[in-house]
Amino acid sequence: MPTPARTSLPQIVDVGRRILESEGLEQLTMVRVAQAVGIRAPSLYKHVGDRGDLIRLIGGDAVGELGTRLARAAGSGDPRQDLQAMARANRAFAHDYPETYRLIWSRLPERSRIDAELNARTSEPVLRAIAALVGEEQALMAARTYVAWAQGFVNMELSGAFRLGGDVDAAFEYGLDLLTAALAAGRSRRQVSR
Amino acid sequence: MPTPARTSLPQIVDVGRRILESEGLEQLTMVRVAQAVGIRAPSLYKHVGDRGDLIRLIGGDAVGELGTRLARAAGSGDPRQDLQAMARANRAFAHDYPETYRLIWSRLPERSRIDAELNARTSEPVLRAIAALVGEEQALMAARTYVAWAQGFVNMELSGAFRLGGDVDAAFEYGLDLLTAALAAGRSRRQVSR
DNA sequence: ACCTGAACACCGTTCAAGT
DNA sequence: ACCTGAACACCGTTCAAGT
Repeated sequence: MPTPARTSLPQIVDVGRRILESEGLEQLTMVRVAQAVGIRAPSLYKHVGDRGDLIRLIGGDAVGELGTRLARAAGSGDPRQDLQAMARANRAFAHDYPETYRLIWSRLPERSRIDAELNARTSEPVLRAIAALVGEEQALMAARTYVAWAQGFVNMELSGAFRLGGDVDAAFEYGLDLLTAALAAGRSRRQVSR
Repeated sequence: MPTPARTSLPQIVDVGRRILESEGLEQLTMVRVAQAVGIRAPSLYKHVGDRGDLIRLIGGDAVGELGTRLARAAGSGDPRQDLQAMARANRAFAHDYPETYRLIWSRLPERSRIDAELNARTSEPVLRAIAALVGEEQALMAARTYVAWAQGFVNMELSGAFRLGGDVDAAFEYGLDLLTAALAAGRSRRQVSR
């Protein structure tokens, strides 16, 4: 006689992500998640392959939310403004969910197969805005430059690497201005040379 | 009657770093390190506070080596050339020791974090080259922009985030050119406006 | 001084047995 | 179908006892 499920995969992922954020990745144990969800650890394996699988699912959930935020930020029509809005949205997401953000960027390879499509969808608005700014041929290299900076800045910030004082917000805006201006200038230069 | 030590802290750190690189952070267990060094796990605690302490020591060792490489790369006297050489040296270090590089930049529990003093010493050659390029007042913000990109690019590369094809080496050089040119141009603009 | 085995408190995971 | 307790193989860490 089948017993009704006391939980569900979405609930497990949701609760797991909450534990990750409030207690850290180390505390995201099978026992801890099971307890928070009202079952015993072995029962978790009816919903999830193993702990790595659960972590991957949480990462996918977060990437999806980040993608939604980025797409929503890119609403202006002006590629330069969109790029700045997306960089700020990315940083805001990292400030809202620091542990989750760190997970997204540190566990990418294990997740890649399953989330390849999701990841492509997430990076799509960035690529489109970049392409509008620098042209199709340079778009990929330019996007990698922009994303590397945006992710690297926030990663350093979360890692506590900015220890020499100074205004971190100002440094972010400084870098953002520098990059978007340089990318836009690269476009102009190329157009002039034609 | 005292028994002679069968190992030493430097050897433990060295062997530990080798295990980290060849087998990954998860496999860097006290049992594994003890075995590789010829003692039992409990004896490790005569040399090291705990596992977090060992990880911090390994990270410090790596940061020291990275700092040496960066300082050695900045030998030309031309700040722009020095900055490019340091970015390439940073990337080369990451390719030589990917696991160790990730450890350096991932936030760790407080006790595992790299010594602040050591970190400042490592970033000193970068700050000096940047200051020569953009002036003292902008140096810190400019350095944060440059380092965020350099670290972020390599981090994405190591995480397998560059999945849309294209030439990653070319993207690195593209970003490096864009950034150094933009930083140098910022200096010029400020000078002109005086 | 340093090293050891024994012991403890965990954790991920499997599995046969329950409903 | 899902849940459970028991069990196993680990791991970090402590500690009294060895040399």
